[in-house]
Amino acid sequence: MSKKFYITTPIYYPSASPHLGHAYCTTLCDVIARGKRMRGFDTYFLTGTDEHGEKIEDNAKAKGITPQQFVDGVVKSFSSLWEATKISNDDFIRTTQERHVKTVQRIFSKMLEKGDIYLSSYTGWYCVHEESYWTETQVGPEHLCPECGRPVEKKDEPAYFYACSKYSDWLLDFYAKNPNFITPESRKNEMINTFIKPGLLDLCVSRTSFDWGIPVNEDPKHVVYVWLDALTNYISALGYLQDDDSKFKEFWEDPDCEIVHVVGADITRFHTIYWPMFLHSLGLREPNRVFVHGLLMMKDGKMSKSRGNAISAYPLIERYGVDAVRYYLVAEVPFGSDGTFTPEQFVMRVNQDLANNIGNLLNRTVSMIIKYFDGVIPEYKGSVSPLDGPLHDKCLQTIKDYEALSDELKVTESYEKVMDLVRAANKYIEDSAPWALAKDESKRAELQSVMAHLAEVLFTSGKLLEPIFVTKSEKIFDSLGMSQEERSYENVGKFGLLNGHIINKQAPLFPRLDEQKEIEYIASLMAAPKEKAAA
RNA sequence: GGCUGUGUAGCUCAGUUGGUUAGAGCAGCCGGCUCAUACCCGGUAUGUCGAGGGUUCGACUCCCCCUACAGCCA
Repeated sequence: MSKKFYITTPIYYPSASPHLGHAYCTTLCDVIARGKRMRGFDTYFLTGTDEHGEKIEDNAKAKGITPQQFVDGVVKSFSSLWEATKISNDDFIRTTQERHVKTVQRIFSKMLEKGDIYLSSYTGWYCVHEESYWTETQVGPEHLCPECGRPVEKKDEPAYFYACSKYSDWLLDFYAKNPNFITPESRKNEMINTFIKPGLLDLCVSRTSFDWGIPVNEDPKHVVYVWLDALTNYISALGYLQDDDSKFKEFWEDPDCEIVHVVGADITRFHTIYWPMFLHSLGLREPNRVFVHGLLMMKDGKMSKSRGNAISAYPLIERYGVDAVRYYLVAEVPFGSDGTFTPEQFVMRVNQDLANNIGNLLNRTVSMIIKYFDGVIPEYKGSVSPLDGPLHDKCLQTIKDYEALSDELKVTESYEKVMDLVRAANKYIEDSAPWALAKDESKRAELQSVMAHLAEVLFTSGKLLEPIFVTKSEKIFDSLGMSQEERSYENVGKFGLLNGHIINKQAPLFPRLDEQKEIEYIASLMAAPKEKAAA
């Protein structure tokens, strides 16, 4: 029986079209999912959109269309971005889908019945102009709307609440028993110190002040308010409380399935406090891990449409290819911390890691095999020269490290290991100096061994990089003359696999970029939206 | 204001439980090679390890205080 793995992205709020920041998070998840799948894990990868709420209702009204029409439009821009970035999600959940609506309503009923949800009233500072509530701290001592600056008034409306307080001890105990539940750990301290220790407030889970939401069956003037709706996507997509819940049985109920939610810092609280509680209420298992990823920032701060500093993924993909963009996202920002997008770093990454390192290794190896052995990869005969053994060992060690780091979700580090191997191979060429061996007929066996080793390392590197290189890894395997069956992950590290293969010379894997020119080009992409915003 | 975290070479960062000359990548400089996408390889400089105090035979690593920055505060 193969091991199971379920990974989710946050469900995105389609109030505006997505940018490179959205692509960052989803791409990282995709790389993890593809990596697990490649290694034989029974993997399920979910992404989706969170389509309810007042803001969507307002945006639709402003455009003179229905909320459903509005989200249908924006969601298309998300799914086409996922197509362009080659996201391999197994499903796409939309909270407006019938399957999700039903599950949420049934969950609400269950919790109501159990007494975990109760009717009370929501009190807050209400701004009539913005039609929204603010908290005491948000309105400040002057009691002014933080959005429009108008005076707010204290108002209440009937609302259902989820009784968090009764589970806060359970939650602390859960954290203690599952020390890796929240990554990075500093986020856990934040949650404990700011919310749990001072006493958890019950969570408002319904509203009557707007309509664009899932109606509460028992009390239809209420719609389910944000988190009970949104978080549920992770199980509604699997069929929880639906006719066909086979996926749910497979990827949620099976205790051997590892479940990982990747989230942004802004929604940590909901995923690490309320979500485990909701599940506990329903008598369901909790996820293994909530991974809080960092942000891809711009020089002037957070990337966002409204700030006018967001950069689109499309022109980058079109000009540099999807592999380069994916590689940049994985390599540049260590998964879990923030990073800054700059044209200089983008071009540098592509040139150094892709063109000079792996691309050039392939190119020079292919050329030498053609030149010295008429394009046939020589037979692998173990360690012929003293330089061979260390490269062979490094290759095997890299596979081990790669797998271990991947399983810890140290994505950036795991691929850095592969790049280290590629660097080692380049050094190995330098040290063994095949051009010198070629001039000495008595060194023929050594020369053969060098080529055999390089070919094997190229296959292994290409394979390990395949979750990122959705098109280029195939090119590497093509160059090595490999059949489809030979490209399986099981062959990674199996020296001798490529004996006698016929090499195919191809165009450079990643063309080297003209630094100045490309930096200027990318900078022009970054400037464009700002001008638009100013106009 | 409260809580948490960070501050190490020009840049991005590693530094396990305190222990010999503080590391990597990139940029810089010098040199080598030619199979290769002017690539690749080797060598090399620079650091009061944010400031100050303390514990210790010995602290980047522990304690105190100060400072700058960041995150969170429903």
